[in-house]
Amino acid sequence: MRSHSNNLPSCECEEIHSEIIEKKREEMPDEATLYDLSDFFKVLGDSTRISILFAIDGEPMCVCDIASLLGMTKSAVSHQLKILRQNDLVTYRKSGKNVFYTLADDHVRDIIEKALEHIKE
Amino acid sequence: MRSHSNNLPSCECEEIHSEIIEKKREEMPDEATLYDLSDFFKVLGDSTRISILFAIDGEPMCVCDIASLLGMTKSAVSHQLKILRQNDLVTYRKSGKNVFYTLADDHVRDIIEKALEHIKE
DNA sequence: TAAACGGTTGAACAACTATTCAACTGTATT
DNA sequence: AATACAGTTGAATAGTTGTTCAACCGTTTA
Repeated sequence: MRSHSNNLPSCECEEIHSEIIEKKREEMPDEATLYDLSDFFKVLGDSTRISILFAIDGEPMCVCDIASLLGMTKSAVSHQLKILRQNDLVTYRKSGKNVFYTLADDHVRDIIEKALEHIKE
Repeated sequence: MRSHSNNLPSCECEEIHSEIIEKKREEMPDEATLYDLSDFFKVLGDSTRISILFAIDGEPMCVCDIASLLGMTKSAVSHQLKILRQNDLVTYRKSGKNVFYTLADDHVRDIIEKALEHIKE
C-alpha cells in the first residue's frame, strides 16, 4: 500500500485562491475514507480478480474450475481469492475436498455494472 | 499494465465440472472488456487520484490549488491529472497561466458514491 | 525582451504487486 | 495407513507504478 509521506512536501507555489482551498478542504472526506475508497477500487483494479468475480457470479465455482476457466494455476487463483476474501467481496463454502466461492453481495455487482456502462460509451 | 501470459499455464488439475465451465465461459465478457474494466478501476485505485476527484468536484480547481490542498508538489499532481485525463475522468479549461480541472461527467461521481455506500456498511 | 510563474514532462528510484514454485494441510479413497 | 487430490501459503522474482528532480513550455507582467 502506497502512502502519502508524512512530512508533507509543501506546494512550492503561492496559494492563488486561498478561500476556495479552505472551502474545498471542509468538503473533502476524511483521509481514512479516501484510503478505504482507493483500497476498494485497488482490489477491483486487476483483470484476474475482475474475471474471478464474473466467473463466480450466479453459480458458485470451486478453485480448480476457476483456474481451468481462466487458464491459470490454482495457486495464482487462490492468492487472488484470498485478497477478495480479505476485502469481503466473496464468500466460500467448503464441500468435501472442494471450496466453492461466490459473490458476497449484490453491491459489488452493481458497482461493476455501473462501471461497465461508463466504459461502453 | 499486467497481462495474462499468452502461453496459458494450463490448470494442472482435471476439469471437475466441465459443463459448468463451458456455461460460464459463454457468460463471461470478452477479454478486452475485462481489461477495460480493471483498467478503469485501477485509475480509481489510488488515494491521490481519488482525492483529486473529490477536490475538483463541483467547482473547478487549478493545479496549484489542488497541490496546495493535498499537500503535494505540482509535479506529482500533474502526473496524476494526466492519467485522469487519458482515461476521460476529468476535463480542463485553460485560463491565462492557469489550467482549471473538473470532473468529466456525473458517471464517475455515481460510481464513487456507490463505492462509498459499500465501504460504509 | 527578459523575468516570473503555472503547468507539463521524462528519467530515475523506491515501493508495491501478481505470478511462479515448492512445500504443506486436510479430506477422501483404496 | 497410505495415496491422491483440492486448496492454501510463504518466499522469490519480474513487472508495474507513484513521487521526486530537473528541465522545459507558454503566458503574463515589468
